[in-house]
Amino acid sequence: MLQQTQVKTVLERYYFPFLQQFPTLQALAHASLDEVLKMWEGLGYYSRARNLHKAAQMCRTELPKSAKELELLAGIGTSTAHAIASFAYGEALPILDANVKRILYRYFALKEAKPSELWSKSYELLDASNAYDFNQAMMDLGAMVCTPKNPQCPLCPLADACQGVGSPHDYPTPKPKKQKPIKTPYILVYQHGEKFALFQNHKRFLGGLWGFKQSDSKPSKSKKIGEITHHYSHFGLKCNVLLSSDAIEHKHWFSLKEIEALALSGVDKKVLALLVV
DNA sequence: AAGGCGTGGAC
DNA sequence: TGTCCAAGCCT
Repeated sequence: MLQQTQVKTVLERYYFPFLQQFPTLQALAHASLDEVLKMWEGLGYYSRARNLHKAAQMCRTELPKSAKELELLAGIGTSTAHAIASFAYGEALPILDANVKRILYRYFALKEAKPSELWSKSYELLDASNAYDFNQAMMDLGAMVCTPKNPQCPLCPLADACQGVGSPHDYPTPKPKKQKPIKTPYILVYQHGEKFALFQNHKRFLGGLWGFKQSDSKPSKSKKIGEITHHYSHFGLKCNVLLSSDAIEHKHWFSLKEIEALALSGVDKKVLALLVV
């Protein structure tokens, strides 16, 4: 859950409800993907949920206890494997999250660096006699002192040895930001009496989540009921929402009450809000 | 090996 | 208001 997501968000809204619903690895493994995604709804990066579900099934009974084996599980890369191994099982391995990366870039005055170089520096700094505290301290330092904006160099315990002290914003060299494309499909809400047609995504994008139909072409008979704007990580959405009573051939129709049980993306949540008003 | 992959906090 | 960015991983 914490991959690319702030601790505050996870702790306040997702961690405890998820553990209550799936108290054990077995419970998670035996749950349906729909159930897992429902508990993940709104957290984003849903491949994490799909991978976590898969990882639970790969584990069978028990979580592996070495970083080497942990890394074989779906959705667990080097940093997460090292985090689990150092925090839970006492292995002397460094992590490489956004906080640590930022510290390394500044501490070693790196304009740019490949992941392998950052890992090398990370091992170089690691206090192997206490990896738990070291890793925790690095993340805390990055979160509280060596921050992206307004870093507090005068307060930093590493200031003496840091090669980037005083000019932290020089490291790394910022990458040119390319602007996100804006897509403008129509969102089509098919209504049949009290029921609505929803579709489950079968590709990687929002995979497994349910949502209303999107189409690049406008159906002849439909009524505009609103507009939706949304910003994903790699593109924007700006679309008209159309209500249609066309008798389409479709297997999955749901009442508003039944839709509550489905996992929907942020966009489809916004569409749903238009229907409830 | 860049780019895909969500959402909301913080400013 | 827009912009940056977060306990990264996968392809």
